[in-house]
Amino acid sequence: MSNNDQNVSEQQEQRRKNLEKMKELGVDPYPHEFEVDTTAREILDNPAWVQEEDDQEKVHVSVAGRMMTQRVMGKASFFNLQDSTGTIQVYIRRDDVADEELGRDLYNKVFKKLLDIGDIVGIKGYIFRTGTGEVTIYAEHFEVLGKSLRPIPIPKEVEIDEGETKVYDAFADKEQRYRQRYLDLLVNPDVRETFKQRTEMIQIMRDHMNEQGYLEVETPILQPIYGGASAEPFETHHNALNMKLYLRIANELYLKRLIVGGYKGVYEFAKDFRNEGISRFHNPEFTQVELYVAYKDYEWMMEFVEQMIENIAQQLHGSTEIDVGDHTIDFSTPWPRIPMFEAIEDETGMDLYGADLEELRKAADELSVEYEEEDGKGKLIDNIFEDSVEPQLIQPTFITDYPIEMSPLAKKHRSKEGLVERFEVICNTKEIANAFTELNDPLDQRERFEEQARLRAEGDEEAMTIDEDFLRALEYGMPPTAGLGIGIDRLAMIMTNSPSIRDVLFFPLMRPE
RNA sequence: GGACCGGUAGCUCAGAUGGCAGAGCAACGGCCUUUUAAGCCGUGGGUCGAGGGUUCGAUCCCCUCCCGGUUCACCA
Repeated sequence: MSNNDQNVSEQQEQRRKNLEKMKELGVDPYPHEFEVDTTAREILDNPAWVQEEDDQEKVHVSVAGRMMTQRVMGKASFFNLQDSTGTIQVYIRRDDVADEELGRDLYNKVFKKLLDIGDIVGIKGYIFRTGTGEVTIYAEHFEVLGKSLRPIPIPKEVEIDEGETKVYDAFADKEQRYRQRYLDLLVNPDVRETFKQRTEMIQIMRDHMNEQGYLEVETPILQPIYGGASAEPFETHHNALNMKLYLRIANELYLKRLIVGGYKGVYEFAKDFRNEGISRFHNPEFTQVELYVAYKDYEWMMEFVEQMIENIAQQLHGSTEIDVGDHTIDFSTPWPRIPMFEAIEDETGMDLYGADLEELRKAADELSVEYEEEDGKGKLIDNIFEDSVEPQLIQPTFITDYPIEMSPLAKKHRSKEGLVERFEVICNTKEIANAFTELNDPLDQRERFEEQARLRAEGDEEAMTIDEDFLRALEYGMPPTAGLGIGIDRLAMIMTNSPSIRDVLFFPLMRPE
């Protein structure tokens, strides 16, 4: 879009004219800086600053932000100034802001005529209280800091009862909110709060892991061999090396190499990419934190993760109980631990531990669980579990001890035949964490990879490929290790009571406009 | 990819067996020195998501397409 763009609305045209007129008056609509010394929040939080009596000393402040409403009453006006912390009312009078260059024109023309809602302004003045009791800045100096050329949506919040507010004309169209997140953030304060909480959540986790002495690391996003999960990758190409590369679907195999390298614990908040469907719970790029700790097992990891997440709830909401949708979720530890086959038996009455393929198909048929002809035992069990157990699990629950077929990177269970030492945390009917005692036996790992390769040859496009360098690393020796992955977006959805993953991603993937 | 719902002014939304397209806020011109969804008087603003079809006439009915939401399938 250029200045010559013919598709400007009447209101955009008006704003461009106002911009020109400002320049003609010698007002710079885009100055280089403004000295801010106070925020709206600070003013509202400091009642002592308010000049209540005429003989009281004035507290002078310098604030900047966007003008969101304007109430002009002839020679004086009120407007609301929104900064990063909130909204403060400003009272501005013609004769009190008149300056040497423009005199009364600063108010009569610049403020009253040429300033538009959404413009960014700077105010210097003192704090007083209006007749109706609202803490307000009495402007003694006013200047334009950034002209806005497009009308912004203007939700109006009205207080109905004590604390009860009603919002009129909210900027509500989800498509526009996702496409123009800057507007969404600007006019919907709860959106700013949601993303702030997401960041705080990540910070709490980072602190929690740093306190244990684990090292935050970075590993490749562009990978010649993708691995660590079962998923379709995005493909790309490196020109200079003339080489096919994949955007990572997980960073597991790299982090385990670092454990081989001798660190006691490593973690990474990693953007992963999966070339699969988009839904309320899936975005093609999403964030996981993965953590690997040497000399620990999955039992230890269960305690670690439940404490970390309880801690998040506590710090974010001051309580271990959080309202999510229609439910109240209680993160107080310890969380129940239910072996997968027990969970299935509890819900279906069927004991499928040790069942062969035929028996599993029969069970799936009885439960009306769909499956494909080529699905193996692992897939069948997974489907049965997802259909019968997951929808029942609202409170955070550890599901433990998964079939070996669905866990090619997990260590065999120390006592249960055919299972691995793995757990998932299910919360609000969704998986939010996945962990296992890591497979560190290089010969076993090679067999598992080869089994994956067989599945792949049979047409399973999500089966893993053999990573020879990873095997070589294991052959040098990896200590017993516990590994964990947490879906950051999914957890953020729960912690912020957001119904869609798009509500916790600033810029969810959208088709081009 | 399937099903269902939606797209009308800058924002939120009405609307009509198919007959000049509406409201509130926003904008524009006036009045107003403690207002607060400020108020009062006046004015302008629309390719009714896009393209075809039916019709004297389509924003409305039919078809195709685009974009979004929810949901199912796949996945985390």
